[in-house]
Amino acid sequence: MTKVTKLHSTPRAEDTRRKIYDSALQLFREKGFEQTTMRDIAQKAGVALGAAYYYFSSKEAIVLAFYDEMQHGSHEAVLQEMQKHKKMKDRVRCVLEKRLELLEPNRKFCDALFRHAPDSQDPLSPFSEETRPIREQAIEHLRLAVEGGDMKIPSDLQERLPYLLWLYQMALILFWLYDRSPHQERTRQLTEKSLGLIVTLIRLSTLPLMKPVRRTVLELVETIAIP
Amino acid sequence: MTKVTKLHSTPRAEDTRRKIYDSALQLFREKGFEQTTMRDIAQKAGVALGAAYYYFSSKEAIVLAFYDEMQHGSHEAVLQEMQKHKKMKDRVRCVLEKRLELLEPNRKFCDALFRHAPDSQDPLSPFSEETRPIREQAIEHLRLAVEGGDMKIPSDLQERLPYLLWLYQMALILFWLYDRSPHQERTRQLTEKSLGLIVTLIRLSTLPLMKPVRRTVLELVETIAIP
DNA sequence: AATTTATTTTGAACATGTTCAATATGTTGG
DNA sequence: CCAACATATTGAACATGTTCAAAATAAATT
Repeated sequence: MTKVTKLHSTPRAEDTRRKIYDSALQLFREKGFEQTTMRDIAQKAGVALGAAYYYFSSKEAIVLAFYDEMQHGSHEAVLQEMQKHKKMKDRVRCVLEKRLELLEPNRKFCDALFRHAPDSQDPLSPFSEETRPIREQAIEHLRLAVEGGDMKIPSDLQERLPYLLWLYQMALILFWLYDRSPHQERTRQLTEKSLGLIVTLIRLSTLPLMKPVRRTVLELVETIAIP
Repeated sequence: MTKVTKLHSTPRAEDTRRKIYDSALQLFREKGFEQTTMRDIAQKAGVALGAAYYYFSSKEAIVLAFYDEMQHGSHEAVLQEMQKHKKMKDRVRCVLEKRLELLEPNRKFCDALFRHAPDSQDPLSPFSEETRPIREQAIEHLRLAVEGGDMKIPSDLQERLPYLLWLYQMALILFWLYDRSPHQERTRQLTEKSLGLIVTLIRLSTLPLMKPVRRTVLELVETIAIP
């Protein structure tokens, strides 16, 4: 009879994992992802090199764990903050701002997350099967932002809009990552302007004139949707 | 008196460089970028490992050399093909199709080009200072496609449209890179649909109603433009 | 031709992500 | 408490991108 055993779930294991995870993030924040070696991490955590790989399948998996924790840890806070607003624009802005706010202290190593983005086969890609749960919760936030808002969304657009906004959020994060302007001022500019544009475009999309455009956009979204 | 010496420019050097370059591309095509080691490349080229680094500053630099060669090598062909068309849509399609056609046999390793895209400090990023010449020629192609076309472009948009189309092209290539559909059918779909959409949007942008939208878009483009 | 300088080539050495067999430590059923 | 199993830890070994000082070769100068 095989016993189902959860690995890494004993108190001691949990503790070791935490030590490794915390050491890693601290070093990543100080020196960046590339400049931090797995040996650095193990040493700081006071364990052998191999231990790091017992708990994390790779160096980048540590960053993914961070992203996962951030995504799930922010769930309540985002919902709460969002409730304060009625307008869809403000609600979406909430989601976007909260994300950047959480990423802020970790700006130095988050680029590692996008390193493998172009390969959807890579488990660490934001588009991969493995990162689906993270992605879906992020999309869920945006769905709530849209549905709880005051805006009338054409029904055929309603379904896919959250996914589109997620793509938009990813693009913003990417831009933010290498925004070299002081305090990432340009990202804030870009966010405001693009957010306004999106709202305007959705408004315009209700015009009869725009029917064919909306149809094309929707077909397009189906083409790029992740099954 | 210092003598200006061009490195790697003697016939022998040129020959060695070529051997390394050709071996590398062949291996990349067969096994992909990751699966090919610098030792493989050196061995196939019949030189020592160090020689590869004498001619290419890194493994990825070989891919960049390929991209550069492709970009410059295709210049005439693109211009010629483009002349056959009057409509802007067809002319832009020419540019897009030619690019994908040239990338096609090298699909297996081109993803390496985007690996470092998120870091504009990285010399190999498509947005870096180092890759500026390649980028600018690509943008130039799109400028010619637009200007030689039959379409009336609002003057304030004219200036930045080629850059926008270049961003669009980059996104398409990215999509194409991990399009797993047979013969990358979805990329072709996406290209047609999005191209149609772009043309429609430009048309619509001439409407007086769209004046404020166009202004926002242009401000937005200024924000994301590479200086 | 001999000497000096410039270029090209070499391969050993290094750094670092990763694997894995061995060992230690803890847990459990008898 | 003991054996047997499960879990956790170790560190040496490996693969591979990269560096670099030394050696080989070619070119230029005297």
